[in-house]
Parts: sequence; structure tokens; C-alpha cells
Amino acid sequence: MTDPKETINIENVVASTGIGQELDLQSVAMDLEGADYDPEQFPGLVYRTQDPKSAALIFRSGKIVCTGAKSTDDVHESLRIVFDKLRELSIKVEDDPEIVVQNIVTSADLGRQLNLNAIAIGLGLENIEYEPEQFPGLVYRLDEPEVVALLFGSGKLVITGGKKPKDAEHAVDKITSRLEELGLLE
Amino acid sequence: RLRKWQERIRTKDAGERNLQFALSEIDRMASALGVPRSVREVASVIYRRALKEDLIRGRSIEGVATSALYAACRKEGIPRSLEEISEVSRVERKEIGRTYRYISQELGLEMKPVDPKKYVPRFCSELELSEEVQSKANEIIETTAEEGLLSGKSPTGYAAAAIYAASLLCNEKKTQREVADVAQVTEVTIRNRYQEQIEAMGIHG
DNA sequence: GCTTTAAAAAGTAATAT
DNA sequence: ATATTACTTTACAAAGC
Repeated sequence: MTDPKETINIENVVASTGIGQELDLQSVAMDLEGADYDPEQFPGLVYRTQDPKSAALIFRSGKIVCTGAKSTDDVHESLRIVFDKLRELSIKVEDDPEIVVQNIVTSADLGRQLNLNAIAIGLGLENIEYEPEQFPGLVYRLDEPEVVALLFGSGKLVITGGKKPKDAEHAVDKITSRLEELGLLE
Repeated sequence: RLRKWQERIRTKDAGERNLQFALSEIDRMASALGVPRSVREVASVIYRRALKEDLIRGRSIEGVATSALYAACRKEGIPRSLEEISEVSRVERKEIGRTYRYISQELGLEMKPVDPKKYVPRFCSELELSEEVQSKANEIIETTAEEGLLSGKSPTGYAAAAIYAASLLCNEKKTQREVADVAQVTEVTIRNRYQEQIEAMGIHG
């Protein structure tokens, strides 16, 4: 039997950083090709990188949010590109801005079908949220690591809210052992 | 001091008026849905608890009242879908759903997922289907759910498919459209669930 | 609370062919 | 009748309404 941990795949990484400089987004929007800026709709300017694929939200304060990357390395690579693009516009950017990972979205596969109804009762109705009329996944919040897991009937799951890749592994371990001791991993 | 006293009276009156409004709304919606008085009472209790726990702050009175009624119907074993509930409420489906999840969680209602079988009597009655069809539909739901086919599926679509299948098996055929209209799901959903159920039952459709 | 961005899971729905 | 597109849920940051 394949260890579910081996099936873990990072789907999205959200991180924040800042260039330590205020920006005139109106002029950045003019000079940066591909930039989407509509302050009426949203205060941030959207800039997309192709390789690695990601979207950066650039704010007037100089703070930046990067999302869509498939790894923490990709986040750094994407932001390096964004920083260089801004420097090309003769905007001063700190040498090595601190990048903080805020959220990592992961998918995995437990390898067997899940009876969500039985799991809802087994884990305790007060600990889960399962409303198939609204969403097919069972929402399970863990305390340690502090993440949220979405369990599906197929045995696949999504783990989000983690700050490091290891969080997903620990979460999968806990979920697997918990379901096993409940005898719900058929 | 007199001002403070008057303010308290005013606040108390406003609170009373809001409660009266909420309870009358529950009553109005319950009547429109045709649910028994016991359900309205359960809904009222849930609403009062939500009020006591200060869960209404940041939400509309109507939204909490509607969610309380939705929860009460489920608790009493005669569920109405969010679609049906939203038709008698001025709150949209999505808001009712998220408010329901919130009060359910905060009040610790420990709501079990809706059993599709709970929809069978009402849907079959609206379709004028016999007792035999109802039993067959229940059997299909029971059997296929035990095999894990129910996980993640909406109770109304699941019940609709079983009723459609049962109507065929009992020679009281209703079209997918007729069943879909009563259950308020699409024909595509009925087709998808029907295929899975038939296969799991080992019936040849 | 909302707005925007990204991505997965699986079900449902609206629309197109 | 099927295929495509889009929306539901989770988490998170940013600035402003």
C-alpha cells in the first residue's frame, strides 16, 4: 500500500513580501506591460509571471502578495522576476526582501473510498462540517498542525492553511491514523 | 439617569420588535412551506438561542430566522432543501446556507447529514406515486448508500434518482423532467445518480 | 464584511453542440 | 444526450470601502 504521504502535491503557495518603498501604481501600470490595475475594483495591481506561473498583487505601500506558485522555490523565483521588473522601471527595491509564506494548499490521496457519513459521526459532528447539499467535501479542522482538510468520497483530500510543506505531511499522518483507529479506512 | 432609563426601554422595545418580526417571519415561511407547528416551535427555540448567544450580530434577522427554520425542518425529520427554503425567504440560498452552517456550529446543533429517504414520501406524493414505489425507492437508497455511493452527493438529487428508478421498476413511470421539477434538481443530476444506483443494485436499466 | 489572486478536490448547474 | 464552462468549499496576505 502506497503511503498517502507520497501522494502529497503542493498546488498553490501564497506569500507576502515588500520592497520597502511606496509606489505610484498608476505609473507602474503604464510602464509594466501585462499589468492589470483597476483601483475602483481592487487597490492592488495584478502582475502575472509566466515561468513560474504566478500572480503578484502589488500595492501602493510597496507590499506584495504572490499566489499561484507550485512550490516555495517558485514563489522566490516569481518574486525575483517581479523585483527585477520593478527595478527596470528604476524603482528602488531592497536587495533581499523578506518573503513570508502565508498559506500552502496541498492535495493528496488516501487510496481508498471514504464513507463520509460514517466519518462525520466517527470524528464527531461537533468537530466537522459536512453539508453535501452545499459542498461534496467534509471539512475537518486540525489543531496540530493548524490546518483545514477537505475530505472527499474518492479518498482524495485537500489540505490548506499550512505554512510549511511539512504541515501537510503531519496532517495526512494524523488523518490516516485517526481514520484507521476508527476503522473507517475501508 | 432618566435618559439612560429611556434608552434602555427603547433598546428593549427594539429588541422585542425584532424578536416579534423574526418569529412572525418564521411563521410566515413555515406556513408557505406547509410544515407542522412543531417545526415552527423548534425553529423559534433555535432563533432564541442564537439571539441569546449573540449570533445575530453582523447578520440579518431574516437570514438567521430562515436558517433556524431550515435547521428545524431537518431536526424534525421533514427537511426542505435550501432551494425550497429560499423560495419563501427574501434571503438568497447562499446566505441561508452559510448562516445555517454558522449557527449550527456555534449552537452545537450536531446536525446529521440529511437522509435522502426523508424526501421520498413528499416527492412521491407530489408525483402521485404509489406506496410500492416509495418502498422501492427507499430500498434503492438504503442499499446503494450502504455501498458508499452517497458520499458527497446532494440528498435531493439522490432521492430523485431513486424515485425515478423505482417508478420505472414498478411500471409507474415518471419522466426525468417530472421528477427533476419536484425535487428541484436537473435531469443531468438524476441521470448521473440513476446510472450509479442501477449499477450498484445490479439492475439492468 | 466585501473587493482580487491562485489552486485542488467533486458535485451540481447553466449553456452549448 | 454529452461537453464545456462556471460556481460551491477551505486558507491567506494585501488596502480600502
